[in-house]
Amino acid sequence: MTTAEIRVTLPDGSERRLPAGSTAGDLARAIGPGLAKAALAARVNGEVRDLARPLPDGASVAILTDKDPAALDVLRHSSAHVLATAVRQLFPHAKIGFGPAIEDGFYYDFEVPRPFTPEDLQAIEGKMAEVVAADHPFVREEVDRAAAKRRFVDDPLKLERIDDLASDEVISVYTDGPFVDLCRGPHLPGTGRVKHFKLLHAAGAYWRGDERRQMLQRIYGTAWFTKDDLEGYLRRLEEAKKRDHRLIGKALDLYSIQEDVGPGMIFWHPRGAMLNFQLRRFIEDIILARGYELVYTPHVTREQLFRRSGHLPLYAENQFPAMGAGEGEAEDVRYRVKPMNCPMHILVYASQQRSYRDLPIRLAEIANVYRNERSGTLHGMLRVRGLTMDDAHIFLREDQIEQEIFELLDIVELVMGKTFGLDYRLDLATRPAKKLGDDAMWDVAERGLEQALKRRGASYRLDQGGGAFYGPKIDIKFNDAIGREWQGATIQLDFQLPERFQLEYTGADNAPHRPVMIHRAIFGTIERFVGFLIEHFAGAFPLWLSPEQVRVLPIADAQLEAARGVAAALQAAGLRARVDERSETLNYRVRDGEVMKVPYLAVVGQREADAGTVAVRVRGAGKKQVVLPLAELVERLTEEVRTRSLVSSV
RNA sequence: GCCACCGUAGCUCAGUGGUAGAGCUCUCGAUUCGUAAUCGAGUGGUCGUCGGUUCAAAUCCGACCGGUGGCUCCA
Repeated sequence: MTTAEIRVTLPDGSERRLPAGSTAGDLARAIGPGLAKAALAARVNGEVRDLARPLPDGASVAILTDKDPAALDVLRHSSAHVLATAVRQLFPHAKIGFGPAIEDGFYYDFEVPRPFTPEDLQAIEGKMAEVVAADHPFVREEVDRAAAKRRFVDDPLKLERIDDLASDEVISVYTDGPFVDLCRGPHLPGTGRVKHFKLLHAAGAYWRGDERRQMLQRIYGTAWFTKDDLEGYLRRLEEAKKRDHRLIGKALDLYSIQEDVGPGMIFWHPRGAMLNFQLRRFIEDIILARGYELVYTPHVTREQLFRRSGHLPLYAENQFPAMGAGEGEAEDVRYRVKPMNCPMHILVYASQQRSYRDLPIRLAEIANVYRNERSGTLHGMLRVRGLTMDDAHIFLREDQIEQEIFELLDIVELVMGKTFGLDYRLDLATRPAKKLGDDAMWDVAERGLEQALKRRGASYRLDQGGGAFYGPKIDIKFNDAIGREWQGATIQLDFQLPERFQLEYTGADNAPHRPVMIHRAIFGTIERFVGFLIEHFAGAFPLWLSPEQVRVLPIADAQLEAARGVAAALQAAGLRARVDERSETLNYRVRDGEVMKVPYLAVVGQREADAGTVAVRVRGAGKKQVVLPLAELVERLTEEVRTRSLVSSV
């Protein structure tokens, strides 16, 4: 039998015949010179591969150009190799780790005697340009294990990786000019295709992400197909910096962190405190209307409570150390600040006998808890040690799980989607390998979560094995305006704590039963949520949230009394308004109001004072003002607040 | 916690071995102004802390505290 020809199917469904042994690159050339020039890689039977690899007979093949998102990953991975090529030339003794493509860029890990300096990065970037100019082809070879080990005899990290490869795995190495790497690929045809890149920063990173292993030096970079894309990306990074809640938080006097008190502890200044207060009111109104009951519980407890809950051995690392026994107390009575509220709420549940008719019982508390987070993880308001959870624990029967989750998802949508207009994603995290409780229980729980998600028509990502050891959960993640992902709300089922605390309710059969418990937070924590909102709105909060809603500006002192009257009328309607009485020019005061992101500046000159109107300047709208009778302004703004509108009503 | 970098007035920053600076903020005075910074004057810092080197340290070295970017961990 001769196999002089192979047939492949193109994305448009057409078939092409090629000589046996033809590569994807050959196919591109056969189709046309334009495509041959633009071709970067190929998708063969769904898998992205090098152009230089021979095509199997009967394959469906798509030639990838820079228009294809998958090609970006190939570019970035190849950029990582270019980086390593350059580093090896400048630092011949650098041991190489991993160098993958990541979102928006790539990195490569090196083991070097001393960390890279900013000057090193510059030199490396220069050397990379030479590697690109040389346009070394990326050459793939498949080798056996022994050959691979010989190739990387001087690279212990690669040797370790080889040892971890499954016995049936194909081992491939890629060469570009002087550099050889153990790598699955795929790559661009040559280093010359890496044109628009920039090294961003260097940082330490544990080998294989394991903090017990040595720390490697990681270099991060970004790479794009066009100059515009690269510049656009760098511009976005700059924009992101301007939205940083730590900068805006300072500029708008929202909060501070004081070294005297300690890292990760938020001081809510009056303006920030108003955001906090409004969010509390908002969420409390919502949950009180949905059958929740508020509780308040102590911040400090005998240590034994967390021993019983099982937290202490596991969670001690994240708890502040115990406080000693008080005067006259037994030596062994030690106290802990609480890092979470669940055991407290459980004690409220357990304080009396419960009937199946009472369930679900929903105990909510917006509570401050303290967690001794590792110092390196702290980050503005987004990661703190003193945190305010909008916490609740729901005690319910197994048959109520689906409906309760359904209602929780409804609250999430009401808050995140309807009120703030946020895009968020749902992750369903299922049973991990190390788990407590029998499979039947997990089946019920996971099915309940899944059914609820389906019933809501919500799209969600399955995080197989990502659940907590005590139960599956739904995590709500959202992207901020600049694309970073955060975890906010979380809905966790728990079979463990009811067990440990021997919780019971009396069923219709007059026998004791064990309830299931749901831990849930909608904002997650007020700190993180406010930090996120600051960045999302870049400090320009919707009216209902704005710490200062209206600033009244008399044009001159002659209108001071009229301005005070306007402010008083607004205040009487429940709006947060004040008069800027400073003896500064109008320009100065307008600028200050804009800089402070006050939604409305109500200018009162003689014309307005005489007519009983105000000239309203809308935040961000520039000179374009709207003159309204005072009563109408009050009406519009109170309505804007009532509806929690995201757009101006003026 | 680990790696690197950073820490000067309330804020943003200049000052690299020889007597601590600017702008803004704040206070006072003048100005009373029609939509993004009016003019003048003044207050304000043992240069993160402690120790070391030096005739001399904001500047060089060390430790600690705090911050930034990553890693690990996580709401």
